[in-house]
Amino acid sequence: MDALTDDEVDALFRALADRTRRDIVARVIDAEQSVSALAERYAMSFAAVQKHVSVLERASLVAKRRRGREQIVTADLAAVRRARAVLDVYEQLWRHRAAQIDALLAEG
Amino acid sequence: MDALTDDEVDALFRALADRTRRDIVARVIDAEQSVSALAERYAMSFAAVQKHVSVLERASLVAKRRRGREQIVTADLAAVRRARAVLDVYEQLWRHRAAQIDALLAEG
DNA sequence: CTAACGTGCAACCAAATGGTTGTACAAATG
DNA sequence: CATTTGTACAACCATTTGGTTGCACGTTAG
Repeated sequence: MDALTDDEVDALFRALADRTRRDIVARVIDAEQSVSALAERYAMSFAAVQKHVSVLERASLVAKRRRGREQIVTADLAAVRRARAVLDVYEQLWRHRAAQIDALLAEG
Repeated sequence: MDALTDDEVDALFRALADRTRRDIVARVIDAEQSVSALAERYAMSFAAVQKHVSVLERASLVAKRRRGREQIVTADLAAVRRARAVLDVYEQLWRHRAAQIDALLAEG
């Protein structure tokens, strides 16, 4: 569980901060599919979807695998879990602070 | 647990997609503090930090409370948990797909 | 009262984002 | 072979983002 760099966390959350990209992630979790198959589902150009997939790829949320002339997009849930781990740190900080407050109250 | 709108999820993840804002969240979880106290910690203008706090506020990750001339920034962990819940949906989809594959294999 | 402090906000700027169209090329199809 | 399909990539554009400075205004301290 090597720590993520700030850049990697930036890329992760930025990739998740777009509804089209979140939808793409959901779709490829459900069933891996080509970029063009994905593009058919959205009211935007193929190139736009291609860019979204590229953003997801740089965030490691998806990977691409070539199959003939198609590029198959697959989900990588490890990145989702890394994002969750970042949020869990906040939860930990929260509990730590709560514990400190309790300690202070008990002491006083 | 009313469902979040796409806009709200967008705002949540976008707010988290910046290291300064993530650091601000961590700091105010540890101890609530004024905007100017926060601003002292960063190599940028007060106005810049003010804007970051504003982004976090619109994402409900923090709240501001006035104390005299100061504006005290406090963490709202509920938003962190909402973000986690979004990620959990992906995990659920993943398990659902895995279960489907298992069922297919068992059937065959 | 005067000065300093903390904030709010507007104007401005460079860079990134999310979209477009057009071109090029490799792979599959007829 | 010629055509269609799927992809890659560049150029371009409008909007958003992340920063700046400057100014106004209420609040606290001397």
